[in-house]
Amino acid sequence: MADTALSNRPAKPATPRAAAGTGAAVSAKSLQKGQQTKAAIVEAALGLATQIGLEGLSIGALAEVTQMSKSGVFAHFGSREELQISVVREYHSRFEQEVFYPALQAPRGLPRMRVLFDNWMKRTSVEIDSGCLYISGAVEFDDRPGPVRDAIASSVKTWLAAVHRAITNAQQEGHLDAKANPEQVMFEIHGLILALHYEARFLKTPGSIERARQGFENILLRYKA
Amino acid sequence: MADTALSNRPAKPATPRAAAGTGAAVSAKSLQKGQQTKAAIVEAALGLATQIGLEGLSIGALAEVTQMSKSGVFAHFGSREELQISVVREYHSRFEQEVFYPALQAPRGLPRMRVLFDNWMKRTSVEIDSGCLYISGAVEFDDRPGPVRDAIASSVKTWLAAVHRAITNAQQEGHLDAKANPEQVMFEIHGLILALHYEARFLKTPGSIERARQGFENILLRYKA
DNA sequence: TGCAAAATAGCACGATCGTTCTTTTTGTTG
DNA sequence: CAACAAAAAGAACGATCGTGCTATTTTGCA
Repeated sequence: MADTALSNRPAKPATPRAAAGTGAAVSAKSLQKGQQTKAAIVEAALGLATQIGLEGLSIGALAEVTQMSKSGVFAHFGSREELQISVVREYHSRFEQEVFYPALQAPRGLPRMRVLFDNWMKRTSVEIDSGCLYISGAVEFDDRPGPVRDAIASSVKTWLAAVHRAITNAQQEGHLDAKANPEQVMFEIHGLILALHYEARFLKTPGSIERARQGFENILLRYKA
Repeated sequence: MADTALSNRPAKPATPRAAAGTGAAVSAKSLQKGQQTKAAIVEAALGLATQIGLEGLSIGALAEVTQMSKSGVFAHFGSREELQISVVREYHSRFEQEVFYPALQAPRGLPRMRVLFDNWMKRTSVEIDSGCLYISGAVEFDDRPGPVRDAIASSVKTWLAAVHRAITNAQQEGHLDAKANPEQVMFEIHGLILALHYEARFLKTPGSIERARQGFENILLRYKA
């Protein structure tokens, strides 16, 4: 996987109508009405799902929020499962935009790794209020096979692979001990994020953010070249 | 809180019939029929709840598993919420028995801290298959106030307080750096457990257990006196 | 052994769920 | 403007949920 590619989402096929006929590419702005409202539904669904979970997401509640009829909402997805997958994809896309891409501006190696963790933490801080789909989704689908589980797992793995690359890059640049096990480093970093989420969101322990930051510094100290 | 007391559960009032009349203490073995089946129901409910979550736990499914009628099950609790709380209490009690009490045999300080973590990890390893109520419960109830959330949070806090005591004890015994922040140590240890659960149960990453163990050793190394 | 009480079953209720089918409204294009 | 397709609404379905009521069975004790 290229260093700059986090996304694992296949390119969406062009809308049927745009693909046929004119041959002119559809302007990004002139979305069909349907696509527009579908996007609005997914946006609302994402808001609901992060708060009450993908399982708690119901079409009835979603219809109420979007001021539409149940069947109007339903028609855009064909099944609840497809709706859930759309939500996961949207979450993945935002995570990418917010956490991953900005970090590419930083120089390879330790600096980029720092920015990556910093963005991750910032996002997690926001999610202390809103909830994190990668965490709630993992719990809800950890022994429920199917396409929704696959979508979540694939997104998370893609992201963790990006973190892994950042670590090995830091080793190659001589910023981190080359003998360190990248999986071990990643595991410990992941733990900090999970502990931050758990203690801040559920237990409401004050100072959790500072503790995660300190934990990250401790890890760097230990694995410094 | 005494060093040897983990439980925060108030003593259960004696059964009405036993309390009245005879004055003779009820033998622990001769439970009323009702208490007996209630215990069996809670046991089955615990099994269901750890797998599909406290929210997914339904009285209908529980009745099917226990070969009882819905109303027969229901009557023992009076509400679904009360059933959920009973499950949380049962989980707390088992956690206590399995993780906390055995560790008291080890000498105060670092040795006891090691056993504590080791037992915790062993339990988490088992829960890679069965699920952990403290983790799934946190996700399900993180922004849903009420008695169920309170029961979970109180149990978790009690346990984390026990870990905290073990850390400060290790400092007092001169096994750990007295200048270390116990909350910071606990946070990092908690993260290891959460990462173990996430990566092993959801992502099925091999070697997670060894990584958690290694992470613990790294923490000890850093904070050693 | 009989009797009160406890335990369990049976049944029905309103609500909500995802989904299907049909109809109406809206938007686009020739 | 007319014709057609897309989008949205409406209504109904079977299923499951928690819970309340009323029988019936089982239990424990005098």
